[in-house]
Amino acid sequence: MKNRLKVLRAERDWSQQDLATALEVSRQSVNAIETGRYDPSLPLAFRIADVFGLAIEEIFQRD
Amino acid sequence: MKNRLKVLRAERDWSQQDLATALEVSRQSVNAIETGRYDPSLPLAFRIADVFGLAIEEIFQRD
DNA sequence: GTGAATTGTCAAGATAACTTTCCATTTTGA
DNA sequence: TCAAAATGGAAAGTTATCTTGACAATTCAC
Repeated sequence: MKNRLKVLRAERDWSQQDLATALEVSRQSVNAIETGRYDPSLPLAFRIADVFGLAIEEIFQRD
Repeated sequence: MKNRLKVLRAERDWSQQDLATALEVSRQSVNAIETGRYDPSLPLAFRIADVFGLAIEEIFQRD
C-alpha cells in the first residue's frame, strides 16, 4: 500500500513523534508505515484516519 | 472492530467459502474475521471493500 | 558551526493475522 | 429423514505488525 502520511504530517507541521504520540504507537511504527516497510493494522488505520479527519481511502491506496 | 460481513454475504447469497475464494484467503480467515476473532490486515480490508463495492468504513466500525 | 531535533534503520522480542488440517454442530433441501 | 453443505472453532505453524533500545545521518535554530 502507498500512503500520504508524509504530506499530511507536513501540512500540519507534525514530526513523526508528534503523530506517534497522537496515535499511541512508537515513532518507529510511524516511520515504518510512512516509508512503506509495512502496512498498519486495520484498527491503527482507523486511528490514523481519525487523527487526520479523513477516510482511510484518502490516506492509503494500493500500490 | 465490528463488521457487516455476515449481512453483506447474505444479501448476495454467498457462503463463507464463496467470499474466501473471491478474496483469495482461507474460509477460516473469513469465519474468524466475520465472528470477530481477529481483524483483517489493511490490504485484506481493501480487498473486502472492493469485493462488496463499498468503503472500508461502510463495512468495518470500531466496537 | 555547534547542539538539538528529526529521520531512517537495525536488532530482538511479543503479539496479531494468516495458513492448513481437522472435527463437531447447525442448516438446508430433496 | 438423511445426506450434503455450511458454519464455528481448535491446534500448530508461518509471516506481519508492533514494541523498546540503540545508533548514524540529516536538518534546524541560534
